[in-house]
Amino acid sequence: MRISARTQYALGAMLALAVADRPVHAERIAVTQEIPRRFCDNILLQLRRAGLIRSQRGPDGGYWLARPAGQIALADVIRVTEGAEPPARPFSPAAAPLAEIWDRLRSHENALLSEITLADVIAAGDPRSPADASKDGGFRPSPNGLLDGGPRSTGNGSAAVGREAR
Amino acid sequence: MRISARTQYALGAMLALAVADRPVHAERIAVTQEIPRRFCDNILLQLRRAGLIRSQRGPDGGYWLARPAGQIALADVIRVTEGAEPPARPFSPAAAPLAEIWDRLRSHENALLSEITLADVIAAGDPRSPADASKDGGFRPSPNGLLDGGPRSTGNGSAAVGREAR
DNA sequence: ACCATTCCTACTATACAAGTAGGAATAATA
DNA sequence: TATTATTCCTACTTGTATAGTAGGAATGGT
Repeated sequence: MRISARTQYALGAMLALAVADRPVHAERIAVTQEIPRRFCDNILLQLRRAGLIRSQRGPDGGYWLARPAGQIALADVIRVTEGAEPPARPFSPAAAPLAEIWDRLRSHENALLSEITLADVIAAGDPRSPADASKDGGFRPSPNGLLDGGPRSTGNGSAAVGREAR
Repeated sequence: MRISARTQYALGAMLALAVADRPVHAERIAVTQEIPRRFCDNILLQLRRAGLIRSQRGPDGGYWLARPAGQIALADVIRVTEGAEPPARPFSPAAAPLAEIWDRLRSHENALLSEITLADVIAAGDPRSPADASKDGGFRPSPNGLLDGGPRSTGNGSAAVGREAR
């Protein structure tokens, strides 16, 4: 499970947008998430091109989520920043059964990251409210019980300002 | 789940040793596993230093497993070739809950790779015998059923020639 | 003595990750 | 319309890890 700095930053930025109730400047994201300023620009641009966030230029511009936080899975973000993985090198006959093992690991990882949404992560970090996270299949912090199955939570992530932009 | 060429090669080499019933030359391993010759040397050396295999120099020398194939988990091999992972970069407050998710992914991955032994992989690839793999918690190929729990298989991996070497 | 093999250190080449630079486009405001 | 704050875009630099190579020393069988 490789997590690049870029991906870590992108997730932080998305979470920052998810908790805000109005457009946020790149500057602010960079500071609060401790992302190098220009690199932050760079990442936000990539996220916008992928359709995960929207933006507005000029003074009073900023970024916001394209969809409610409850409808954006961690996997959605990670896929963008990590890009497509290079084709696996061919297996020798003796090592062929390993292919299936790698597949299973990838599947599990993918299933988990596709279940957990930005809203789930925020709920897990919020001192109040995490009690009812079990109801919607959300992610609960320490007292174990991750991914007990259940449908993806669909709550609006608090960041849905009515505003039209590209 | 990153798998470097080095790790893939190392696993192939270990499997090649696991199916052999006597010492195998680096040359032979390189050919059958399609590993660049000198690189193969390099990797075998690392595996020996880690105590996973033993060796003998000179004509009629070669390499063999230090322990039965049923007592060498994939994780044992991977740990050697991948080395220790670099310390994770600090999390911003908003992204803190992610730490636990990464932990769980790593744990699951580790648990799985620690359960599956070289002998299990060989059994999975072998046309005959994979039927009874379920008894010893082993890894079964396609007809699903991975990691049903159960203790690590302990069968001798067919490669235990009595021979003393460093 | 000869030869095949393992053993060891160090080196190179390439790719990718992380981050930077310079400025163009856009939009609010005065 | 000028100013200014912001996003937008391409391209560059730099560091680090991966993949693989080179040259030869040590060992052991015949």
